[in-house]
Amino acid sequence: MTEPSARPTRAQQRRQSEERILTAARRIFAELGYDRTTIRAVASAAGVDAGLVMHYFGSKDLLFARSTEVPADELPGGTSDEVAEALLRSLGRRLADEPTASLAVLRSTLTNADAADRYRAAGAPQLNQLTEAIPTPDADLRASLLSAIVHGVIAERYLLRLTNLADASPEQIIDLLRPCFQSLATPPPTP
Amino acid sequence: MTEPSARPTRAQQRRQSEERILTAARRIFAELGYDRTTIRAVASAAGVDAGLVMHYFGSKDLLFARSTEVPADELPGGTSDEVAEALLRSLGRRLADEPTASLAVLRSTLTNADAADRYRAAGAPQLNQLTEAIPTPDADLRASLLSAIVHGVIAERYLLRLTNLADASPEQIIDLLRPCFQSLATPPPTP
DNA sequence: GCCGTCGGTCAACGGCCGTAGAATGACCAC
DNA sequence: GTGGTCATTCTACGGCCGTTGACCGACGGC
Repeated sequence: MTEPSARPTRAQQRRQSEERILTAARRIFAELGYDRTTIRAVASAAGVDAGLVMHYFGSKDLLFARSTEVPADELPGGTSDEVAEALLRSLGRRLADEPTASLAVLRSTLTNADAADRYRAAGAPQLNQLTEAIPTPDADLRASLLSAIVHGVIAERYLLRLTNLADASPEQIIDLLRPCFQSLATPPPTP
Repeated sequence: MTEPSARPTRAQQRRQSEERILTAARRIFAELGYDRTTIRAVASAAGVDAGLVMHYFGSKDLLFARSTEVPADELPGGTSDEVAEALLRSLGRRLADEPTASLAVLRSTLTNADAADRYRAAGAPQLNQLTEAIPTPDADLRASLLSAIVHGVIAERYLLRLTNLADASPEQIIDLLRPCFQSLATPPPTP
């Protein structure tokens, strides 16, 4: 009698609603940024009442925090060349999918101080890994520049929508960027 | 008798007030972005009433547009190497001064569609110049990537405030970026 | 010297937003 | 079956914001 799709249990229903709200929130935060996004709009997009969003997530800030939790993209260690290549692949991946979640973070990071803090914290491990793989005294600066390039390309493609960048294929982009990344990741040839 | 600083004429006073408002607006837009900036805050920072801001600029949008008018940084033509070097110098300059105006644009570009349009339009000539100097079929994409890197570095330094990047000297940054820029600006060596 | 012009202020309105809290009604443990 | 739990909604409040229009008072052309 208990058909699998018969009627969801209460817990299931709650999880379902939370998920719908989070999905809607991610989309709208990504489109509009933190400030222009309203709880009412998120609730309406999720087909629920604004009060429910408050009930589940406590506040707009907390909803935003939950919406923009990003599982850090693991970067395997290795030589500087390998890490550069891994970073390129990671960029390629982020250019290939529709980066809704990533966009919400990026867009809001630039207007919301808390978001910036969380983003910095979330990116720190990856940045450290990068730093450790680069065998120069200025490794930390080099790693930061690599990170800046990655973010710059993503921002320019999806936020500014520079047409050349928005239309190019991920492969083309990472191929052009490869020498760039290598020059930053590997020490200058000292003959 | 007409001491130069005796009493400003009416036109002078108006220009002075407009300038104070614009200066305050640029600073606050840069700090807070478009949405979080209120006309009242700008007016208060400029020592005038909010109504006056409306009176002079018509609306918040128009005030923003006037605040973020940026004289395009002229990029001299030349060989791809020369243009790459010129772009590096331009970046160095933007890293050296406190880039209030530039920041207001950048920060707001990422949340305000109109600002993005204007920014794209304002950057187009520079981008074209860059494209024409690069002697490859994919020159436009290369130029866009260069632009993305410039913006990425500025954003990461001033918006995200990645400490490594925020503390580094402009010279150090552009030295590290030089091979990067060259690899994008010049065609791959085809032996 | 008079009066229109104009820089500047003030108070107010309508709207939207985040948030709180009461109300409702279906589910589930006992 | 009964009572409580819980998902969900409804209504409302207080605040801030962009914008308006009336108002004031000093300047400057005539």
